Amino acid sequence: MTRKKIRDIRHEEFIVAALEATHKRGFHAVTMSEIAAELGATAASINYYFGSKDQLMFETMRHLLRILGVTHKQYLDVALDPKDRLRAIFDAHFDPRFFTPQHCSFWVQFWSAAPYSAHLERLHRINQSRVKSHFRTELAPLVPAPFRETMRRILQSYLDGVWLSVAQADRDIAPRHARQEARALIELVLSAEFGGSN
Amino acid sequence: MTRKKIRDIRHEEFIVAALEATHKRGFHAVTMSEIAAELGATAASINYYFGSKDQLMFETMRHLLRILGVTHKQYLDVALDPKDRLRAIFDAHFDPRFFTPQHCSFWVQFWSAAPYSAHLERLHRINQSRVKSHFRTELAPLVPAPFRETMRRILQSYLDGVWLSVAQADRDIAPRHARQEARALIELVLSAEFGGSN
DNA sequence: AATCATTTTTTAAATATTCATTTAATTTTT
DNA sequence: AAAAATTAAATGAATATTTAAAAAATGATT
Repeated sequence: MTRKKIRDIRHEEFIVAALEATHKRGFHAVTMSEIAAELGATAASINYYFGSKDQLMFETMRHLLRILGVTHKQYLDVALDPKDRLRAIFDAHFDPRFFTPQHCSFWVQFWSAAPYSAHLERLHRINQSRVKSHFRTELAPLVPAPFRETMRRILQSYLDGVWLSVAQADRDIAPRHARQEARALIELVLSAEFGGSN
Repeated sequence: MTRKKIRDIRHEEFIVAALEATHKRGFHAVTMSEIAAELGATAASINYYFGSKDQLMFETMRHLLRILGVTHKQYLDVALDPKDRLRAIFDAHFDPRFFTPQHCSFWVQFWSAAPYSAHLERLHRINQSRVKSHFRTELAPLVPAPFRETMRRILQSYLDGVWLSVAQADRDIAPRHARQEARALIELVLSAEFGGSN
């Protein structure tokens, strides 16, 4: 019975619209009017709710970060052991909701824009650290310390690289397939000669 | 004694200037004047030589693609066997000339811009195919067919992911270290249970 | 239910800024 | 003198943001 305030409704609507319009036209090229047009609204109303275009893009990105974090946590909660939790990181990133050209391309554009905006960069750093620390935690019991950072970087670079490739793919790629390949990589990493509980 | 024509000199200069200015300000944000200012020149001269800003950015990207291709070929020519040639792909991408925040960030911005420009997209596709086919060729004698594409995608995603991380790093990352880690991954991939000549 | 005042939401139009590009003239090179 | 290279200034288009007014929702009072 939570009667949503109109302010919250609009917030959500405009964020979805920003995602959609940005995917069509690109992070920088997209105009306020184009975003508003997705809803049959007008550019001025974006400023009414968000203050500026930059703010809207920032909030949109923050939204993506948040749902990624939540999703990750959900997968993590049902994972039983470290290896399972390692898989959970990939499963979250490759969740059908995120594993679309639309989301991934927004993400790539975020990567490309972040170094030039203090606000975006901060978001980016926060997320990056979050993922990094999860990887470290899960790898700790599985990979001896001397190899651990190398393995983490391999996994994390791979993770980003896959999103990159999805952003550039014309057709959709099956999340299931991506998850499967991620598992193959995890197996490889854990079966290296330094051994592991396998 | 090759007296270079002034046209070619300017071409090169402006491309270098575009790389530098773009790194400072971002692919879309950078202005003609800022690029020209790198050389103490004026925006109008860019149009005199390139016709438009888009053309300049296109030529700049084409330049990067070309030297990457040439470098790759050089490494390839001294490689002795398939595994060595696999390493050569990484060695080329991780050559000190490319493995800098400056180059990698231009690259990331290229990735992000390509889907919205027919010309850039074409460049991107060409390069992507080139790298893909090299990977396939070198993996063919090393990995059985059923696993080959998975392994190729793992390596190629990793390759892109590493560049991405360099683009976002504040400090320089040692090419030597990156190459070393790439070799570790190659070893992993080739030592998978399907076996290989090791 | 109906009215009216108040607040919230929305918009159309005005503003102002920022550039890429063009043009016409100037400087430099050949 | 002719051609090539360069520039300063003009042009014009795009677009984020502001402003002031209109429309819609809200809610208290009959």
